[in-house]
Amino acid sequence: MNYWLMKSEPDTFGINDLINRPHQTEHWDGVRNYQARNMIRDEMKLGDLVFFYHSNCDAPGIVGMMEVVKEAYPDHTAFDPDNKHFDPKSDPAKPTWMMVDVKYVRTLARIITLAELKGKPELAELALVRRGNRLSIMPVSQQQWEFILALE
DNA sequence: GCCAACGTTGGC
DNA sequence: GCCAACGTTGGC
Repeated sequence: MNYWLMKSEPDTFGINDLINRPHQTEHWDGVRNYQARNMIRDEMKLGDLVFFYHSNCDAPGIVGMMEVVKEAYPDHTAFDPDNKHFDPKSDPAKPTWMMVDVKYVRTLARIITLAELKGKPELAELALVRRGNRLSIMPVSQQQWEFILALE
């Protein structure tokens, strides 16, 4: 089983929005970065656990946990001219962008903030805390996952 | 709101 | 294939 971290802006789609979806499940659309796409397409598997990270907000940090409940399939928002993430170059016959479905697992007892994570030597290799990192989806090792949860 | 860092685009 | 310009991300 693999572990992941995915970012979302709470003003757009926060963890409470996921809770309020039918079956507490939603497709994770809008990823338009090839490196992130490759991870979605090739590596995210049913049952993988994912940290829900709130970005671009007052207190950026990990707020909860979710589970992959459907593996990669075409991100239909890329074909919708009215969608913010429309990509005119993506051919529906050969989709460029993929997404998975995720289901809410639980909210953490507290927000584990980016500021806190940055100070931990155990997390020095975590992409999130590395300089200039902008990936919206990144792998988390089992050791990193357990270390972070122990901070809760 | 600022701006550093990064990915993508497109001229050449 | 190089690289400058541009747009976006996202912390602060």
